[in-house]
Amino acid sequence: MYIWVQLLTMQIKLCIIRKECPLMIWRLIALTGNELRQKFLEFFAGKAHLVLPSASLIPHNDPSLLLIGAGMAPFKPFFTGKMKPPKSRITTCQKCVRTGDIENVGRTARHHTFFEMLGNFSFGDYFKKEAIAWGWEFVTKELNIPAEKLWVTIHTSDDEAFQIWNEDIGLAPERIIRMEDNFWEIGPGPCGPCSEIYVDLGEQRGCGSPNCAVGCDCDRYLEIWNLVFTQYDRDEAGNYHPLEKKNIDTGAGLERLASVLQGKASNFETDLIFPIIQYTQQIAGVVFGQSPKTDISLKVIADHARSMTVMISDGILPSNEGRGYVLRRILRRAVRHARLLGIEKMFLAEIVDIVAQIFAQVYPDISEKSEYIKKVIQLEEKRFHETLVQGIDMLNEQIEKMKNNGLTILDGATAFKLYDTFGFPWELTSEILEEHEMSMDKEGFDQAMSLQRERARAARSEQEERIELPDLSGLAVHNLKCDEAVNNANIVLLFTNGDIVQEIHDGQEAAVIFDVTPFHPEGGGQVGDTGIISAPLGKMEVAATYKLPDGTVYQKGIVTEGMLRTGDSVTIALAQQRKMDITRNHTATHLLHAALRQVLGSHVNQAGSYVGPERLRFDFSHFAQVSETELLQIESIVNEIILENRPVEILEMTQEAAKQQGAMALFGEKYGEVVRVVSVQDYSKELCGGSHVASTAQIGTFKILSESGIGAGLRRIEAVSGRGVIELLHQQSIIINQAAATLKSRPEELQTKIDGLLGHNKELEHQISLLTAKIASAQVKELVHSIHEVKGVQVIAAVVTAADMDNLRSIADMLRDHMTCGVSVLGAVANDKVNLVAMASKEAVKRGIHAGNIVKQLASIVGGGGGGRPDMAQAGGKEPGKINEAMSVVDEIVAKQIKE
RNA sequence: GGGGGCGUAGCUCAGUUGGGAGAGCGCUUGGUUCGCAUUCAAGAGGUCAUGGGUUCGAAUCCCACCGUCUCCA
Repeated sequence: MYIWVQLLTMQIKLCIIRKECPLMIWRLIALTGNELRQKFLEFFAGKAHLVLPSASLIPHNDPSLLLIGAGMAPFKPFFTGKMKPPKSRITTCQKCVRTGDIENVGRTARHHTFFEMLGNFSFGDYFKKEAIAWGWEFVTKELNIPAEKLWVTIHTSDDEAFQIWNEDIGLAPERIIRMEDNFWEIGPGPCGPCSEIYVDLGEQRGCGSPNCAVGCDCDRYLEIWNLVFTQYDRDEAGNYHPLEKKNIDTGAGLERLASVLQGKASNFETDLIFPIIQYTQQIAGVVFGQSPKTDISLKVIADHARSMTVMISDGILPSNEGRGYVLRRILRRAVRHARLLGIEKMFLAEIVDIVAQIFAQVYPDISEKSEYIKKVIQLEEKRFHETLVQGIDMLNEQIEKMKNNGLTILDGATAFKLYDTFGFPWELTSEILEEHEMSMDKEGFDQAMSLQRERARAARSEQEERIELPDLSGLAVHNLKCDEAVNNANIVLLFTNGDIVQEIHDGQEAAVIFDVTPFHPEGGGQVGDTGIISAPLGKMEVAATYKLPDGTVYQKGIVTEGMLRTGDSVTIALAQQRKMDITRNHTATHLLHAALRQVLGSHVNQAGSYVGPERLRFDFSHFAQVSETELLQIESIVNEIILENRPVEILEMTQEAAKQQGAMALFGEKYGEVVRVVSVQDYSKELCGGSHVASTAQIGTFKILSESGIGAGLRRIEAVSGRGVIELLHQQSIIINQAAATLKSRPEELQTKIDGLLGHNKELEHQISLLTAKIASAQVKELVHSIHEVKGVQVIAAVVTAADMDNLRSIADMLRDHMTCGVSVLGAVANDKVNLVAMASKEAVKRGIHAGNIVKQLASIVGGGGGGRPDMAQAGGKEPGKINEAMSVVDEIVAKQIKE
């Protein structure tokens, strides 16, 4: 209680100092952002909701989403009713990133690229009645916002919601506003009407218009609560089908609620964001609230600092595509606004500490990874600086050109190219042009931009599709088990092309779900198991094994014999050797991961992996090439651990316990209370659901195949273990032995032998070039005698011996040097083709000789074509037999060319 | 997912309708000069990213692919 009072007085003081709106009388407690979040989750936990931690910003198993942008996004499969959630009531505070309105960030009180969404969800459990009642209870009782300040909206058609608000809650009808656009849907999928709670912040915050009411664009009425009643499933054709199990999806923006409770004019001034602004204004030497222009920049930086920090902590790296690009754009915008504030030095990285502090309670991993996050930001800041320098150079070039041509407006296409192709911010283009008293054709620029958008949209609309999965809600998922030891099972379900079937036949591709399965599904980079299923009446070859979002494992394959039926009792033969290879590679991957951190540093984080039977691939964050020595070191550490035969232990424990033990959790780890921890004694500890050997010696041995870069700050190592290494050794020794045999030497002498051969080869080449030069000059000596004059121009036309064009050219060159005003035309036969060269001295060109025209005519005789400059030309032909005929007409052609 | 730019010597890059692969810096050797900075000459170094195609002939034109930068979604 004492704390509340203290907070309250602090709040009042702050208000007085900042000369803000006086504390509204109805606000009895000012909660911090952290307290508000906590209160919300506890409230719904009290209503039997399962509290889950925020999912990673990277969508799990959902390729249609770039980033999580709503509280319900991680639960999409549960909303269709096709998958069972861990509990039918869930509540979360979800990290969200949205960039659709990025241009508005900083200009309004509540646009953000990053925000936290409070939500309570019902999957076929409670519906409108409870959702509305609880929302109202939380807002009015827990937050103590007086009912008379609240307004509510519902969808035009939603009489049910009206009745609940009016009769159950007791809200006056004039406070319940029906709105056409209170309907929530995104493409095909679950959707439905929604109902929102608005708070009236008072007249002084309004626009002053007599028509000002809920829904007005001004700041007076603020939406703080959105209840979505997902009761329909929209199909691709646009038809709405009532859902058998109706759902509730609530969204309440944490920052908004905080701004109301803390009596702030905007979300930016709440304790969730304001510390960043305070820090930045200090660095920039400006004061918040002094000018709209610097305020915008301060807000943009504060917002973007939060998004980039959280995004990077969730494992996203700046790149030129996908979510990496979203991050890059946010980061670069922040840099630009820092410059607008006059901050020249690299400062964004330092801001991470402030953000980490704000989120220390909820997302402690940000503090843990702060060094890594800073490094990523620094690198990107530097990279951006380079594109800016490059862009400025190009723009200056353009300006120079425009000055020379007396132009003052940079055309839209060029401005757009500067932006589109070279990433130069168009605002900067404008500013620099202004310094030269020039401007930019913004209209043309916008036009080019919308064309670009159009293209992308058109390409996108063609590819959207829904995953073809049957309705599995009838399945008792929790009864299905994975047990690697079994070899008998019963078929629970068969499906093909998204339809559940009772039997599948020879030649058919289908999927099988067992009551218990030894097949390990694809996941965590590990490929799924394969094998053969023998049913009483047929056989099926399993080509792949996958896992549904709820954990159910299914096998996909093709029926090779007879038929399989639901209910069949089958025997299963796993592809054992393959599975063992995968298992070795997987444990080896963990050893590699630990060795990488040991040798390169703790900034190494897994960014993805592939574990197959024949090799393994490990992607990780690191900022430089891994050197040869480092690779050797890593490799020998891994092999050392293998030789020490350390036991590998797999334990299931709570997430808390795993964290306490310091297990490395991968990015985007799934929620859930119980996790699987794989540890190699005293060496490595990771959360992992994959297959592992019992002790390291089973891996046999480990060998790195390659190390390469796969993007900014990302490296990839490919390696083999166990039989893969043996196979590799085998292959290599074959190669080496063959090479040695070919060179008639022993393997250890190969290098000296090759060096000797190369040296010898070089010597020979040298001799050849000497000889050809000799032959050439000998031919030249001979040919000089055949120089004759045509109308005062010296002419040589001859067939010589020359292995290639170069050779032929140098002979012609030498001949030309023997003439003051002359032309040499040479032909040679090489590789069954004719080569022709013509060269003319400067004097001869003056007299009208054109080497190009000479060879053109000659080439047509030998069945080819050619051309060149007046002083030098070459040609080729396919009929060697006619080479002499061609030479015989040279004099004639030359004679025609000479001007009298 | 869709557009655009770039990929040539160790580095930075030039290479004009397809017709002799270049410059600067760096490197090696030799000379010159000096207190040092120098400077001159010679030389080494290239699968013109890769693979196809068109052509008598491709760094150059066309197609595919890889890498990289960038914009849109």
